[in-house]
Amino acid sequence: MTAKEQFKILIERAVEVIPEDEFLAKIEKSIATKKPLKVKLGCDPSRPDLHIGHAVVLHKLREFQDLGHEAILVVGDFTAMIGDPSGTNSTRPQLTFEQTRENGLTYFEQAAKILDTAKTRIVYNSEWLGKMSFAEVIRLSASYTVARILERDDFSKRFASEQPISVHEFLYPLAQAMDSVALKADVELGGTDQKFNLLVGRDVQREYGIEPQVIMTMPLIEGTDGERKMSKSYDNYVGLTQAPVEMFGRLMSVPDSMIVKYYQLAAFADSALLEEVRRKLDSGEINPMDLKKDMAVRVISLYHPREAAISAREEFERVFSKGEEPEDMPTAKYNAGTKIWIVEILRENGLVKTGGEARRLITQGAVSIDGEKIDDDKLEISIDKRIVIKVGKRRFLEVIPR
RNA sequence: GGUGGGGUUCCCGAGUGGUCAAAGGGAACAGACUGUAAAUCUGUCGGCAACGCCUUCGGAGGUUCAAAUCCUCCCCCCACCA
Repeated sequence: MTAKEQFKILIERAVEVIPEDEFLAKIEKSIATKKPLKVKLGCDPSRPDLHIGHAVVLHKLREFQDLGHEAILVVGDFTAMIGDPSGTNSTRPQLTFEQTRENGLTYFEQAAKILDTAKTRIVYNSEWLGKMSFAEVIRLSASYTVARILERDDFSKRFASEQPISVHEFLYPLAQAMDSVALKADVELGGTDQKFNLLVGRDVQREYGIEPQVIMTMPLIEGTDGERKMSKSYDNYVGLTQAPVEMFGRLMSVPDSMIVKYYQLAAFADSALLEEVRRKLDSGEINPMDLKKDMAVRVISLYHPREAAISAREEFERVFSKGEEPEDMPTAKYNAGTKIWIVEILRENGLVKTGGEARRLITQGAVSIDGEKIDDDKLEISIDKRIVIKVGKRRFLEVIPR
């Protein structure tokens, strides 16, 4: 494959490639010298749960791998041990060495759903950052100025609004840049929110006499609420390791306005398919819900077998659209003839956390037995045949006499 | 080093002696509605076989018939000045 062809594939979906001409040159050189490009991606071991937002970047990394380049996952264990300074949640716990290793592995396992693990190099940045002397840290900090660090959006905002910024936060981008120096990275990938940090890497590499890396930023995907960026703390994420049915439900709750974006960034649809989706949406010839179902099946198929994705769809339609019983539900067995208080049975089987919740739900008409709503929170049921108890729309329990 | 402001129920945030299981918002859960687990509207939202009882307002003591509210000590955050 020619350099131009590679270039074209690799810049697809990227928001920015800085600078593009250097990128092309690096690819050409790589082909000429038969030396793969070192492509770096940092991962945060304090947040080991990956979602389809992370997948956007990981998928790009996979594309590099498929073209024969070297993927390097940098686990930021050293930086995580200091604690993350970036803003909102300062109470983030510092990790122990063991935790960083464990989380790094968890991260890797999940990333394995996308990456070619046999070809992925995984490194921990404590390997080099932990060995730096104070003199070296001073040298590193001398390579950048306060004014330039303040260019970063969140810093400048916080500075302007007189919010505190600790000195070690200034060192953060520099530490990340040091990773690029240590690895002699050719390309660093990241979300658009990483642009500043990635650029610092270029500058610092140059300072250390290393050919500067090219940076590539990938779009951030909005969460299932369609508004905020996807994040576990907003509970608007679709996790890579979630069960297909769970993923399907979450993907169905995405607003219609996000359908095309999800096709592109979550399902990695090619441009022909994207065009088709746009056309169908614009012409109104198809119910957007059907497109969303199709999108959801495509996304789930990336992480589970296709059959699982399809049965997730069927399950969803059965349970939520038609209100029927799901295929699998938790089962409780009681001795035949047992009399038991309804609140007790709900609590014992984990359908509710407390008796108060059970009473509330019953009063609100959320509990039904074999499809019939009950309203008496003192109800005793005698177990003499199989019954199905339903709480709300999604909690089911099958009760069987023994 | 000095001065001032704080730590409240899952989160944010009111509350300065009884009327406080504690306003309001968010999240969550439920109901209605719908093409969806979207949006919207409504309700619930510490625990308990429950018109009552028990536990909660950074921690430990104390004052009082009565404390989230007052006092003492301690822990932790934050801002401003230097």
